[in-house]
Amino acid sequence: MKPTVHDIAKIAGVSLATVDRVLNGRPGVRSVTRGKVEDAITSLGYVRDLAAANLAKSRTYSFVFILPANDNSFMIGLHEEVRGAVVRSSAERTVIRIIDVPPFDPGALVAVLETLLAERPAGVAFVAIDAPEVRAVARRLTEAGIPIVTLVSDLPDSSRDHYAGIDNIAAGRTAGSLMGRFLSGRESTVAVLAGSMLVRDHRERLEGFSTAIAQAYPNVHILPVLEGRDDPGLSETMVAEALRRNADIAGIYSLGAGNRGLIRALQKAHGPRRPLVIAHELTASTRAALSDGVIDAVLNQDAGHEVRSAIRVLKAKADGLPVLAAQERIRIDIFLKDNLP
Amino acid sequence: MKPTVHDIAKIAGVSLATVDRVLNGRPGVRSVTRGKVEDAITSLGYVRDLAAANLAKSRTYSFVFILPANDNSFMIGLHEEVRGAVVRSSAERTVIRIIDVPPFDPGALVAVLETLLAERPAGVAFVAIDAPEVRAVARRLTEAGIPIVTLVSDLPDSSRDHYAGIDNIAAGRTAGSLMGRFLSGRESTVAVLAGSMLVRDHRERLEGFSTAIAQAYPNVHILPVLEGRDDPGLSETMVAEALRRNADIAGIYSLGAGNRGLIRALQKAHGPRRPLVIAHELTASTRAALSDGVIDAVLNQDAGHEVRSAIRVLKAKADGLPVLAAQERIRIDIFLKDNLP
DNA sequence: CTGAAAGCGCTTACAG
DNA sequence: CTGAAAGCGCTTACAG
Repeated sequence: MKPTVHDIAKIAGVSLATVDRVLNGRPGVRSVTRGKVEDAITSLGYVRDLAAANLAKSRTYSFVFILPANDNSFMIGLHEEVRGAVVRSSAERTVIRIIDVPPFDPGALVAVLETLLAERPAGVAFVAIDAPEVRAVARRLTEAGIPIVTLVSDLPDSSRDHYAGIDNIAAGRTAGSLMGRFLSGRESTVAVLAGSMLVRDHRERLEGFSTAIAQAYPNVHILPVLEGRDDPGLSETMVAEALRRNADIAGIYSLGAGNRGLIRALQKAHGPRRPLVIAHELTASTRAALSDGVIDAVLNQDAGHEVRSAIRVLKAKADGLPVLAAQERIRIDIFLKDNLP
Repeated sequence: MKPTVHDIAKIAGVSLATVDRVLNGRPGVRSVTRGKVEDAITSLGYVRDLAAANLAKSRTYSFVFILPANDNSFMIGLHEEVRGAVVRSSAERTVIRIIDVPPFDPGALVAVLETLLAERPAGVAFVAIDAPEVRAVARRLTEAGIPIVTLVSDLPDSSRDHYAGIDNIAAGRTAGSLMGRFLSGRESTVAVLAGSMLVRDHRERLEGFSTAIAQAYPNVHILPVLEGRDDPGLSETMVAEALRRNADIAGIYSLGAGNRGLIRALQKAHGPRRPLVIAHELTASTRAALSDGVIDAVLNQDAGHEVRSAIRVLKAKADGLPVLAAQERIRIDIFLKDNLP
C-alpha cells in the first residue's frame, strides 16, 4: 500500500494538519516537529497524491492563451486547437481563456499581459513578439510567480519558462538542404518568399536556409527575398512577377504564410519547367498543392501538439513538477505527398 | 459551480447510492427511479469527476506491455521508454508490468496472452506477430473486455482496439520518393537491405518503396532484396558483397534494423562515389552516420511517443472515453542532418 | 429496490 | 505552535 498522510502522522506522532503544513512548506511549525515529520516522510518514501490534493482544494488551473488575430490558415488552425482544448479542459480541472490581440502589435500584447499581472492566472501562454517591452512584462509575470510559455514564436533571453515551438533556424536549414538535394547540385537560381524580415521566425528561417545552401550547394543562387507580408494577394503578385522576370527560377522557398497566393501564381505560370517548391505549414491549400505536385515538400509544426504541450508544461510548472523534455520537443515535420497524415 | 452527485440526488429525490447505481449502470434500480435520476443528470448537465471516482475506488490501472527480447537498438530503446513509463507510472495511478518474450515466436506470445486472460489486467499492449493464433487470443481478450493496443507492429483485421505505430507502406513510399528525388531521375541502380521478408512491416515498407519508385522514377532499378535478418554482421557482409559486385549502386534503402553493419560496410567501401543511403530508426549509430554524411536520411518512429500513446489509449479505453486521434497518430519522422533533435 | 454512513487521500478553517 | 473535525466528489459495504 502506498503510504498516506495518515501514515506520516502516525509515525511522526503529530496531526494531519501538521503533516500538511510540512508537506506544503507552510510556516508555523517548530523545527523539531518539522524534523520528525520530514523523517517520517523520507522513511516511508511518501509521494503525495496530486489528484486527491486537487480534489480537497477544489483546485482548478486557470490558464490564459493570448493569440494574435491573424487570419492566415496556420493561426486560424492554432486558434481552433486552443478552442478544442477549452472544450476538453472542463474534464481536466483546467479553465482556459483565449484573449485575442491585434497581430504584430507589441503594445497590445504588453497591455494584456499587464492586466494578467493583477488577475494572476495559474499560467500564461502567448505568441511572443520580440520586443524589449514584452520581455519586461514577461519578467514581471515570472517574478510574480506566474508560469509563462511562449507559443510558436519565442522570446529569447527572457524569463519565459518554456518555448512550445520549433527551432526556426533548423527549419530553414532543413529547407535549404532539401532544396539543394532536390536540385541535385545543378547551377540554379532560387527565390525566397517571406512574410516580413521584421519577424524573427522569418529571419531565422532565411538565415538557416541561406547558410545550408552556401555551405553545401555553392551552385545554387538565392535571389533577394520577396516580402509578401503573409498576404495571399501580394504574395501572388510578387511571385508572378519574379517568375516573369526570371524564367530560370528553379526553386522557391516559401518560409512564411500567404501560400494560397503563391499556389495561384504557380498554377497560372507556364514556364518551361515547374520550379521546385518548399513551403511551410500543412493547411488545406498546401496539402492540396502537395497532392497535385505544385508543392514538393511542406515543413510543418503541429499546432495541436504545440497547444497540448503548452498546457502540459503550464500545469507542470504550476505544480512545480518536472517536464518530460522528449515529449515537449516540437519537431519539424517534413511532408511529401507520400507521408501526408 | 459544477454539479455533483449531491445535486443530482437532491433534484431526483433519491440517495447518493442510487445516483451512483444509475451513473455506473449498475442493476437494481426501478425504472421510474432510474428515469428521475437520468432526468436530473441531463437537466444539470452533469459530467462526472473521474479523479474523484478513482480516488473513491482506490482504482489503479494495471497495464501489461509484452515486448520481444530483440537486441537491436530500436527495440532496446522501446524497452527503455516503457521502463521510463513504469517509473513515472506510480504518480499516475497506473502500474505497468513488462513481460519479455522471445522475438519472432508466435507461440510464446500466445502463451503470455493466455495467462493474461486469467489475470485480467486493465489493458495490454504488445508488439504483434501477424499470425492466426495471435489473432485468436486477441479476440478472446477483447471479448473478455480487456483493451488491446498493438505497438510498433500491427495485427490487421483483428479485434485490437488501437495500433500505436506508423503506416509502413507510407514509410516505404516516402523512402522511395526521397530516393527518386535525391537521385534526380538519373538512370540508376538501388539496393534494398531488409531484415526478413517474413516480417510484415518489412514487406510493407518494400511494397511502398517499390510502388513509389515504379510510378514516378522508372529510371531507377531495384536490385533483389538483401535479407540481413536485422543482424549487423550478416548485413555488413551482404552489403559489402553487393557493393563489390555492383560498382554502380547509386542508392541503398535499409528498411530494417542492423544498421551498424550497413554503416561499417559503407565506411570500408571505396567506390567511385558514395551511394545515397536512406535508413530507418534514429539510433546512436544512424545519428552519427547522418552527421558524418554516411547516411543521407533517416525515417523514424518515435518510440517514446508510441509508448505514451499506447498508455493514454489503454487508459481511455479502460474508462470508456474517446481518444484524440490527432494526438495518437504516430508520424513518420524524416530526419536529415539539418533537423536532428 | 433504496438509503445512511463511512471512506478514498488530502486540505482547510477554526479552536486552543 | 498544534490538533479535531469537516469537506472535496465520488463509491462501497451494509442494513433494511
